[in-house]
Amino acid sequence: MSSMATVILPSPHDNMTTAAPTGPSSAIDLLRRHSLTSLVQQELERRILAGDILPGDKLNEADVAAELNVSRGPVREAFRALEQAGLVRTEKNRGVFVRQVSLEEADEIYELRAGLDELIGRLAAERASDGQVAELRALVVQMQEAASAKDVDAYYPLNIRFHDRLAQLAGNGTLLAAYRRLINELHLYRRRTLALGHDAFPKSTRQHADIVEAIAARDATLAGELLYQHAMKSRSRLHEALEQVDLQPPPALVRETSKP
Amino acid sequence: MSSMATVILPSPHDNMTTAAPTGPSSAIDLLRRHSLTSLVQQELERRILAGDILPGDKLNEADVAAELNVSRGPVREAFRALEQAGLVRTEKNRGVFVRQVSLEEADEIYELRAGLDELIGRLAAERASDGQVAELRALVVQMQEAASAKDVDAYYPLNIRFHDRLAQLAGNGTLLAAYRRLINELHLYRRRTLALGHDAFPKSTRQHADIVEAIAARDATLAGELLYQHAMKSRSRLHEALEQVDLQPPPALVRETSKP
DNA sequence: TTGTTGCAGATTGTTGACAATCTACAAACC
DNA sequence: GGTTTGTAGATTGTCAACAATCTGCAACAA
Repeated sequence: MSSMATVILPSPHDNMTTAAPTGPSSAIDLLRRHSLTSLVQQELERRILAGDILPGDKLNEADVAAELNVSRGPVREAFRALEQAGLVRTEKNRGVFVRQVSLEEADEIYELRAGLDELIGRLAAERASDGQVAELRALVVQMQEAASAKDVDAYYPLNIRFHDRLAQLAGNGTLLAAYRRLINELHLYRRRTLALGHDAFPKSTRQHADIVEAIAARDATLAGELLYQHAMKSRSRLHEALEQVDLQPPPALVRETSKP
Repeated sequence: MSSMATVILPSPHDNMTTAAPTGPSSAIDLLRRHSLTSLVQQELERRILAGDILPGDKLNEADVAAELNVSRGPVREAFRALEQAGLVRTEKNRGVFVRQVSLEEADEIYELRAGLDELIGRLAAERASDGQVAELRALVVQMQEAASAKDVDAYYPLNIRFHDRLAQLAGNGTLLAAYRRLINELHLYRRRTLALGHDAFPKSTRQHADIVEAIAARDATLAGELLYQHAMKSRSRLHEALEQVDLQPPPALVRETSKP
């Protein structure tokens, strides 16, 4: 867990001082809402999604506790929440491992995500304001610029932002939470493929623009259909990328993992 | 928490003896997979979904631990998992409460569920075998008999079974898990309305038969549309039921709850 | 009578200790 | 040389104790 040696979780007192700009009631609120458990959970989730901890990696509770300067209890509690959130997997008496999402599972996730994306498109077409549509258009322009410049590091965050914003504009918090959960889970799969190269860079961002225009036109059926197809295309591209690298074992995945 | 005084969680040793029918490897398997934490979680989840513990009820960790004959640690861990599963809500320093799903949240859940139901219908039409379609037909017949007999206690479990089976036949485990989570959450809302009477009994089960026939005909679009409409009708019926009782406070909900 | 303060008890959050289990390695045996 | 057994150390699961926080009630002041 050498990757855990470089980041230190702020203590609750640190949070109190840095949260002060908006007044004492915010600091009180923060302390009211955050236990060590929730802070540990947030930090571990951040690291997992950032790729600082990789799928298959073992999370040693004593090490985590020592590094974050808490006792093992809150770490264990955080593990249970992360497990229920689908980010880690517990093997009794052996430890907790960052969850590995298999190809079959990723298939399912993509399929479900496409279904959610369809609903998102339909609802966003009905509910997004004109200002919000303009916001989407601006994001598409940024993505086009990043794609033209072949700027991978800029493109992917923009893509994530675009889709998350869309999900927000559907105006259904439960849908947004479900969608985000799927995206998090896909990170556990995509991290493996991204480590293998940048084969999934899109040829064009025309689809994004078409989606936004369907929403602007309040055409719910078209918006939903376009988003569904868009999500299914993402899935196909990942399959193709995996087929190309299946013939050589990935050298980056030799860390300690649980048995398959 | 008087409702918790009547049921005792079997100890791990008890499970070992009752799990013996299929041989020692099942007992070993069970011990390998179950910690006190997971057993406590399962038991609490069972009680919540069964309505033995009601939305808004406070779960006292010392009481739970005493009744289930474990220490507070595993109970706390189970609470964290249940919280992440959306079944309880934690207020720091005040305790854990069974989650109450508001009308607004229920609206969202129903809307999302309708979207999932549509996807389920489409996938089931593509993937269900002829034998599985026959199984659905049999369930519909049973539901029709219960409806004719006005047998509420028989009808609702059949209805739940029918829809869960449909979700299974979609052939996507991630979709099934997401669907079940929504159903569990709706229990937190429906328990309140069911306590107010049986106003939501369906007038007819013709919709279920139509859905199954669309699946039998492999008409994915129709099956999806019928299931979507079916789910949206469920939502409308619950709204109507709530409007009828809004004028009188429910006498059953005077137990200790958290402040709103 | 109303509002404020103090305090006891209950409860939650965290910690450290102990027991149980697993893993890796060395020694013994075939 | 290959297999089995035993053991030490690491790690996980649970428990009990302590500290912190909250709640309800009584006493006091205005």
